[in-house]
Parts: sequence; C-alpha cells; structure tokens
Amino acid sequence: MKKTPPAPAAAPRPRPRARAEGGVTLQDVARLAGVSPMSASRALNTPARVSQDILQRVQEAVARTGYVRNSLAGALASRRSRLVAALVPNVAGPVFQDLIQALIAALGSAGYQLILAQSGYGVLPDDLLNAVLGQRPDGLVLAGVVPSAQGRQRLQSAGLPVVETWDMVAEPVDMLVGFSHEQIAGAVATHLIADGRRQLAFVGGEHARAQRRARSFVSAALDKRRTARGHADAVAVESVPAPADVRSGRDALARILARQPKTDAVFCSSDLLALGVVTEAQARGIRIPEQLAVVGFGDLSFAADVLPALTTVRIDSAAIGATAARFIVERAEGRPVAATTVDVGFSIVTRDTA
Amino acid sequence: MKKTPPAPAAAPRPRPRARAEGGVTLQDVARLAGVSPMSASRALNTPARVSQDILQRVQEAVARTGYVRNSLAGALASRRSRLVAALVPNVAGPVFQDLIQALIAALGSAGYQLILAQSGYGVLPDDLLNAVLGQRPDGLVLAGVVPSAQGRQRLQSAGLPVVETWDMVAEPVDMLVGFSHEQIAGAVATHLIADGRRQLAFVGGEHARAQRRARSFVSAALDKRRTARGHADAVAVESVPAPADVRSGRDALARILARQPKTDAVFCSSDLLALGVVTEAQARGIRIPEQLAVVGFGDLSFAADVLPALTTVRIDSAAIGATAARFIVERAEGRPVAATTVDVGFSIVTRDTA
DNA sequence: CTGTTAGCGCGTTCAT
DNA sequence: ATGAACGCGCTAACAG
Repeated sequence: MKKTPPAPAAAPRPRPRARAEGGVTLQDVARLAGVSPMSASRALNTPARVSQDILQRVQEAVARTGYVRNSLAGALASRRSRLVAALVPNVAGPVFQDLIQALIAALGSAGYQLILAQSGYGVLPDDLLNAVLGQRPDGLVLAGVVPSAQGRQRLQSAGLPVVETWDMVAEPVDMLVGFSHEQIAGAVATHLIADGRRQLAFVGGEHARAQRRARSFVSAALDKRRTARGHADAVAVESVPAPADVRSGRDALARILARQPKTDAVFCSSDLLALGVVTEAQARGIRIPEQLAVVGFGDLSFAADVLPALTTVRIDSAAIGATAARFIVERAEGRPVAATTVDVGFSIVTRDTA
Repeated sequence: MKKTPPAPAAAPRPRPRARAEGGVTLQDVARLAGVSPMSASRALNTPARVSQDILQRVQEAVARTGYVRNSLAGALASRRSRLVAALVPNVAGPVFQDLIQALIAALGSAGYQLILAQSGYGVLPDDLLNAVLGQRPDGLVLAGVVPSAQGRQRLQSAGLPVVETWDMVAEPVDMLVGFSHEQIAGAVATHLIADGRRQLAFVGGEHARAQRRARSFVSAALDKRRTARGHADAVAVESVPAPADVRSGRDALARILARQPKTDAVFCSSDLLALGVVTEAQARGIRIPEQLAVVGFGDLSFAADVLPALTTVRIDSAAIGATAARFIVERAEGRPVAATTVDVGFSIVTRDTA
C-alpha cells in the first residue's frame, strides 16, 4: 500500500536542533554587517578581494560579536584542515624537541597547527594512524622513517603529503628530510681510529634504528680498507632501554668495561648517554680523553658546557623541522616541491672528550 | 521587475562539486554493507546498539574499503571535536616534557588527540588563542596560569573546560592542577638556612612567574620569624634569558660571585641551571656542598646521575598531566568533576649538592 | 566585486 | 534495533 503523502502543513518535521549557547556564526556576523555570508567569509579569508567598505563593516561586526572562526566547518567545506600531524616515537626525550619546536614555529606562521602524536619505536600502530588521519591533516611529518612496507603502503594510499625525517632511505614514502646514520657512523669511526683508538664501543637504544646505527659503526670501524690510519681491533655494542638517559649511559659503560676492559673509545647515540659514560668514567677515575674517548649525538644544549665538554655529532634539527614544514605547506597549497629528498648532513663537533 | 522563474529543466544548476579522489565515506561503507548510513555510524561508534549481523557486515565493509573516519564532519555534527589543545610557553625546554607526554598518553587512551601550541611566556597572544579555539577543542590545558584579567575573561567566555597547571592561584579560570611556588621557595629557604647557609642566591628566568618565585624566596629567606634556626643575611637574585640552560647557569654563578663573593647557597629554577652552577663551581675549584650548596628544580632524569648528584625539587608532572587530562575528559563527556583545584605538592630530593 | 545555491560527511532527532 | 530527514558552519562554484 502506498503511503499517503502527508499534507505540507501536517508534515512532522523534526524540531530543529537547538543552537549552541554562545556560538556566534559567520552568518551572525554577516547579518550584523549587512552583507552576505560569502562576503563575510571573503573579508576574513581573502580580504584583498572585497571592497574597503565591506571589509571594514565585517571587521567591526567580528569585533562586536567576538566571533571565532569554526575551522572544523571550514575544513569540511574546503577540504583543507590547516592541520599537520607529527608522529614522534617519544615525546619526552630531548632528541626531537628542537624538531617539534621548529615545526610548530614554521607551521604556525603559515597558519597551520600541529597535532602531536606519540608513535613508539616499533611498527606504527594502525589505530593511531587512523585516529590521526581521521582529523584529515593536510600533511604528516614523521620523526623517523616508516620501516614496514605495509605502513608505507597505507601512508601512500592516504594521499597526503608525508615527510619522513631523521634518516635517509632509498625509497621514502613521499618526501624526506634527514641525514645518513651510516655516514655518521663512518665519520665517527674514522675520527676515533685516526685518534689512535682501537678498542671501540657503541651504546644505543634497543629499537631497530639504533641497531642499524650500531651495525654501521661496527662495520665501518672494522673495515680494513677504510682508512690509512688503520682499523679497530674490536667493537663492543651495548643496548640500553628507552628512554636513553644518563643512568643508562653509566650502566652501559660498566657493562662495556666488564666485557672489554681495554675499551678506549665509546660512541653514544645520544648526548645524555654520553654524559652518563663520562660521569661513570669519572666515578671510576678513568681519565677522559686520555684513557677513554667519548662521542655523543645531538649536540644538546648542555654538551658544550659540561666538564669535560662533550665531543658530539651535531644535527640541525631546526632546519629539518623548518624544511619539513615548508614542504608540507607548499604541497598543501598546491605548489610543487622542488627537491623531494634533502640530506641536511651533520658535523662532528670536537670538544674535550675525543 | 520580477524575475521569471526559470523552467525546471532549464535551471542552470551548478555542477556538483567533484568528489574527493580516494575519499571513502561512511555512505559508501553503508551501501556496501547494505544498511543505512545511520546504522553504519552506530556500528562504529556504539557497537553495542546494533545487531551482530549489522556490526559484522559494517566491519567487513570498512575493511574492504579502507574507510577512515572523517572526524571533522563528525565533530561538526556532534559539536564535539575530541581534540584538546595544550598551550605551553616553550616546547623545547625540558620542563614541560613529562607534562606533555602524560597528556598525550592519557588523552590518547580516552580517544582524544592533542593540539600543541607554543604560547611564549608573556601575555597570551590573541590570535594564537583564536587559532586554537577555532579548532573547537573540547578542552584547553595551559602550562601555567593566565596572568591577565583580560585573558581570563576571554577564556571563560569561550565556554570550554580549561585546566591551568604548574602553579596555584586564588582564582583560576576554571580548573587548576598545580603546586605552590611560594611553598617551594619557603621550603627550600628553610632547608638551606637549617643547613647553616646565610648568603643565599636565586637564579631564574626573566619572565613574570620566575620573578614571583624569586620574590617568594627572598622574603622567605630573610623573614626573621620563619625558622628557629635563623634567617639569611643576604639573598642575591640573578635572571637569565630563556631558554634556561647549563650555560646560563654557569654565567649566573659567575655574576653572583662577583656581586656577593661569600654566597654559600644557590636555588635554581631549573635543574639545567643547577647543573651549570655546579659545573662553574667545579671549574673554579669551589667545593660542593661544603663551600656552596645548590638546589635545582624539576628532578630531571639526569639529576640523580651526575656528579655530584643534584639536590632538587621534585614535581610529579606526570600526575599533573594525567589529572588534567582526566578533568578535561570528564567535563567533555558531561560528567561533573569533583575537585576543581588540586595541589599535587612537591618534595625536596636531598642528594649531594645540598 | 558581490550574492546565490548547494553540499562537504557526519550525527542528532524523531519515527517506526 | 533500524531508518529518514535535517542541519552542524562554512566555502566552492557559478552568475551577475
């Protein structure tokens, strides 16, 4: 049986949703200014494209009403959220701070905001990624690279600008701003060997990236053809649990000396670890750098100012952050990005410990 | 003249907007599952309220299509963004890291995400606040309190849950999870005076909050009725520019000794500064703690493991973050929050430097 | 330069 | 337990 179409007057239309309490909308502003909502929108977003008159009236109405833009609605309509998500293994560590800081600064001045999520060191959890992508960010910055082929696949099919950082890989998901851990390991090994060190050690985290660094360091140090000055006789590797801190560094040196008593140089994957190694050496009366050379990583703010001053590998994380932000913004605004892979390099800052 | 209504067939209707390329919507999922969009929505958000059959079909369709929720649209419709914004004076400093970490963790497990913005130490910039509020966060967490009455006003009229942290004030904007810098200053002063110190010094940042701490410390230390053990003879105050780091601490001690050569105790507003003071003292052959006592702030991860181990004020920032997150979430879900102000207290961790 | 129309993708509200 | 209709607040696309 066909349903009788209800008479218009009798139509049981659902009661309109209650308006938000204090919510001033762009319509309210437009009404007060005596213009169309669209003109109000333009006055706020592309002021160059409206007349002085309208611009002024809208601005006045905004001031009077205390209007605050609803970016959610704008994002839905324009398909651009002006949000960028950063996925960082560990927010608390000092390592990625400058990166985050640079990201926030560069994005902020371009009108974008940062969603910060913590990914852990292992495989990127699927539900975290979903939660992040659900916000429809205009771009994704990863502190690190995506290890699994599956994760790469997912990110690529997400169809948004992605910048991996903090590493160099042959096949990035999309864009890449980083440096080569292998090169660094090689350079540090060469530096130490040239200094006459033969019993080397490496201290780093337990996660995959740190393990890769360890391997690079070992093979560079033992490589008989690497340098004219010779090569290492032995390289001990110690892993420490995250977060890498001073305590871990102290413990690691203790273990290294137990296993390889004549160790004369240690390369640490973080300045905090290096400070720990130095401290433990001091506690044991080991002279630095005479008996033991120590090289850190990161050139954290304290590295230059502790005693002895830390020799370390310096990375320009601020440049990484700024470049990553620029890449994301360029792509989000539809402009092409010239270089899709950037190696920001590194430098060894020679101070007192090596 | 009245406009002729165009014949329906001739109506020049604008071409519908192009659909997003890869955008799978909930409708697509529903269609594939053979249910209404509404049922698909329920299957994802309140699975308890749909039949097993529908639930399964929807889940299958989601898996097949690779559907990713559009939280923007959801937020617009439901008026709940599941976003929480954190405003931090300085992202790069180590001070607020544990707080941010705890926030991300607690919010994440409740299904919320974090927008991180950097506010600087001064007055909260109006356009930053607008940008943040434009995302319609379900709550705001401030690292610090709002100094200006005007800022308080704005936040209150924004009508969202606000948690201030890291301080205690008489009239918070809304909720407050912090500790009393005055109490800490008093406790440290008492501690040092009881230890026989009489020529005190304070090292802190240049911003208003640090200045308040300095004043509290000075008045507590000089207060003749404060402790049975006596009171300080003099208190020097040194300000350092942000960010407070080891270098600043070293320089500050140098200036203090120039002005007040017999200084026998220094209270630093950050462990990094304290490490700098200790380092500079060592460089000058000043024995710690015999000639100079040093107290830091924060109990950062290295404090216990450097030599000498830092005596410091410990704050449970993880608890602050977790509590703040809980408050926001409770309020966002419409549940009342029992206590609106929480003092998490502090403790003085006595190690080797005082 | 300005206004009109339509719809972004979802959840609320009501009805069944 | 399920579905239909509507609109959250804004901007793209077009017409003038």
